[in-house]
Amino acid sequence: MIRIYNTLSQRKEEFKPIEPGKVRMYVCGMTVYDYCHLGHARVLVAFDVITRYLRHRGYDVNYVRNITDIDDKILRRAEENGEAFTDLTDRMIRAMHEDEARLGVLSPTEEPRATGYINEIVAMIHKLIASGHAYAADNGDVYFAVDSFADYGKLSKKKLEDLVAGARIDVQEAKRSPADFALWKAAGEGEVSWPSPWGDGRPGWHIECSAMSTECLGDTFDIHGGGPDLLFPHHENEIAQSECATGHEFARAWMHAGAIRVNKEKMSKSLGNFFTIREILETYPAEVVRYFLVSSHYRSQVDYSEDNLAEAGRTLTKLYNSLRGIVPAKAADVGETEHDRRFMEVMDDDFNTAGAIAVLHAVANDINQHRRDGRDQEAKQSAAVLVRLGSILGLLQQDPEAFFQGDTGGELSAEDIEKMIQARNDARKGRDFAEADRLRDELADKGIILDDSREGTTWRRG
RNA sequence: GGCGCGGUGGCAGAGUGGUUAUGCAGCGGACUGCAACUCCGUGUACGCCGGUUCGAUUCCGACCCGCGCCUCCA
Repeated sequence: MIRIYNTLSQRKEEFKPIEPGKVRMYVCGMTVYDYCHLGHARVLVAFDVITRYLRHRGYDVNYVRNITDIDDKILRRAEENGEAFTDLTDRMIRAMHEDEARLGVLSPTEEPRATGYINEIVAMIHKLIASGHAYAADNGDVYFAVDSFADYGKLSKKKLEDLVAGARIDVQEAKRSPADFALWKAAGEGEVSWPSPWGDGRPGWHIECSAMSTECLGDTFDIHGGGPDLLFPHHENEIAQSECATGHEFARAWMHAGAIRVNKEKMSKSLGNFFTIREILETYPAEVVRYFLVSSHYRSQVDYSEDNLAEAGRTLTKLYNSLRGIVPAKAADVGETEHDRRFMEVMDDDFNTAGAIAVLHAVANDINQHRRDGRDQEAKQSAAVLVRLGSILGLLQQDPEAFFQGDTGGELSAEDIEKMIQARNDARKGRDFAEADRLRDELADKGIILDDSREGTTWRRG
């Protein structure tokens, strides 16, 4: 039985899909006006693991993750760049797909784009106006009337009077209540727009997710996820729009990833301390970044720092060391082990990847013990288990040598290194250990670590 | 101010009403020409104060501290 923490109820609940055996999940994706940053990576990886695990548990998962390809930030950035907004969004979508692929994130089942759903958005707004939940204002905008929805605030636990009393929301003459939010924004002179019954304009941010999720997954679906800062107002507003438009419960379970901090400080656009995925991947191997993300629970806050990434690298190295030089048995030939069961037990509990990683280490320890004792068959079988469980977390799928030798550059080519290793081994044979150690030190200075074993010498970038 | 989350050993990070998380780092031993890798062994951990209990890090209450949302941000 899988249990999932639901933001709505603030507790873990037994997961029972609406349709047996099938999971319908919607996750708020990127607004494509810039490169993806580490916070995006967190959400991407978290829901990738969730999807992989649900599939491992036999569910047919329909994972929909949208792309917001029209919005104020996009228009502003395109304007600054002096390019068509579609050129900007096309480029950023390509970059996003590259980043995802490098992090080992599987593509979602569907990736709807806001601009592809204008008709559905307009239809939903129309419904909301007709049922008295929205109104067209004098300025050409259409707003959602927040006080028309009695449950407003049920996700974020906020009270409408507190929100209205707060001075931070945008008070606009055209709105009936300061907490009302735009469903449709009237276009200014020369701005990108689509026709609508309320004049030319573009969709508001929240409505697109309501329209796309309903269109792709139906009025009610199983899981809705996203980043921590979307909880309010974005997700709260989605609930209001969708439940008013369809008359049905929107999403059963709401899942939110934890925030990323950088050196103990919140990572945010306004603080300017955010790292893009591609920047980080210049310094750290992608799988190390993924391991770092997966090694703590998806809801916890994590701190990005050099020390933490370096530790992730050392730990992942340990796991790959256990697989080094082994050809794992065929997975199909290795039945479910105690480790598989333990892995599922912890993952069933709200996707406890930190606990799951402990299982990976237990398996690696088995492999190492088997190798020490010369039990090759057992070692190969355990290796198959490790690779199998790793795949559910999106880890340990590389050839170990590829992981160790990396593609993060270095001044020495693999050929140069092999030559020096050969020279060192010749020296060792001649018992010229001073020369052998000199060569090893020379390599070490260039970040190359040698490992001698009965089978020969291997190397890795440290 | 309103609402929410959290404080675990040197660090990272799970979890549990009574018995080992795990990893990194450290220390001791084995292996090694020496290392690296690996194995074995090793640490008075659960913010503070009360309460419930035979027993609480784990449940309840107060307190202290940190963090997040309420404003573009995943």
